[in-house]
Parts: sequence; structure tokens; C-alpha cells
Amino acid sequence: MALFDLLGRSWAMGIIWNLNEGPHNFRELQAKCETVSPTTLNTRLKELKAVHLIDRSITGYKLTEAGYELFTLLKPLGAWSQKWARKLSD
Amino acid sequence: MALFDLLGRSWAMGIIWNLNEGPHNFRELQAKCETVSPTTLNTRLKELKAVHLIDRSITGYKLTEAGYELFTLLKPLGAWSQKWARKLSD
DNA sequence: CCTATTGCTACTATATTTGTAGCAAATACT
DNA sequence: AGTATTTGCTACAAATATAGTAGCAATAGG
Repeated sequence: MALFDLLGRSWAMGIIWNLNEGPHNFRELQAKCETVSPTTLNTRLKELKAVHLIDRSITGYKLTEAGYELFTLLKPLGAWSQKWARKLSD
Repeated sequence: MALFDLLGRSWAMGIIWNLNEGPHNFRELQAKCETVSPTTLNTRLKELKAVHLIDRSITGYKLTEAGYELFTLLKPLGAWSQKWARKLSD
């Protein structure tokens, strides 16, 4: 359940989700995660790096292989949430 | 991404995970989520109820059909996290 | 009745996140 | 080389979220 603890922090899943599109540098990520503060973004990036879900290359922050695996598990949640959002608006 | 915002709050995923085992009342849930405060637990339960992921019957809080669907999507994360935890301890 | 259990609320203390500003290093431009 | 721009981040205060403890009102059981 340590995973849920990690992902259950603000922007953790958002960062992984956005990095799937490809490497992004700090300010790009900040723009993608519209309301994230630089403080939190930096904290979260450190945490995700520490457990090797992301790393940093010359092109910016990007998912590791493990990070990408995790993304593929998160992806269905994104799809499901759209169906769910439609149901909610009844 | 509203889903990630909701699940990215403390104990949201933990509650869904635990409710999968069957209905639980307030104090049972509190015991399962060892370090959750009653304040947070109650807040989270209200939020999950508001979006119809859980509801409350005579037997206690339980997953709705949508809540159960979501659990089935979360389940692979639990399995994957064990593999991941082993890799980390190298 | 009396007692125990249950679902919370109240309250304070601590931790997390935001929002804004800006600095130091790297890069691009002239 | 010298200047301007971009980039990654840190500092700090204010706002928000969470924890931790206590206990109360309502229900259930004996």
C-alpha cells in the first residue's frame, strides 16, 4: 500500500500522466499541471525520482521503464473516468 | 483528470480498497486505515458518497457498482506494486 | 433503566500545498 | 565578449488539509 500512499499525494498521478506524452522540463510540467506550485512540483519530482519512476535526461524529466508500466495501469482509469463523469451529470 | 484529483487525496484509494472486502462501518474502516483521523475519514466518505462511488446501507459503507468497477481498475496497481517494491530493494 | 457501541463533531497541533517573488546557472543572441 | 532570455529551482508567508485526542448524541442490547 506504499504505492497508494505515494500516488495519493497531490499531482503525483498528474505528473506521471503528463510525462507519458514525452519528456518535459520543469516549466513545461508546471504549465501542464496548471495549479501546481513550484515547491510541490519539485518535491514530487524528487520523490518519484527516488523510487525510480521517473528520471532526468538532457531532454527533461521522463518516465523510466517502471514509470511507463505504471502509466499503462493508470491509463484505464483515465478512460473509465470519462464514462463515470457522464453518468454523474444526471 | 477530476478523478485523479479525487483519488489523489489521503486515504481515498485506501477506502475503496478496503471496502472491496465487503461493507464496513465507520469504526471498522478507521481500524483498517490505521492512521486515518476521524475528521479525514468522514470528509473522504462524504466526498466518495457525493460522487456515488460508495453509499451507506444498513450493513455499513459499501462500494456502489461504479465503485466496484473502479476497484477492479485499481487492483492491478496493487499487484504491480509488489513487483516494484521488490525491485526497489536492490 | 443501564451499559456499550457507533458515528460522528470540536478543537488544537502539525504537515502539506499554494502563490508570489526572485536568484543563479545555463543557453541563445549580437 | 556582452547582453538578454530561459530554465530550474529556492525562500517565504498565507491558506488548506490532516492528525490526534476527547467526548457527545443516538442507537442497540441486556
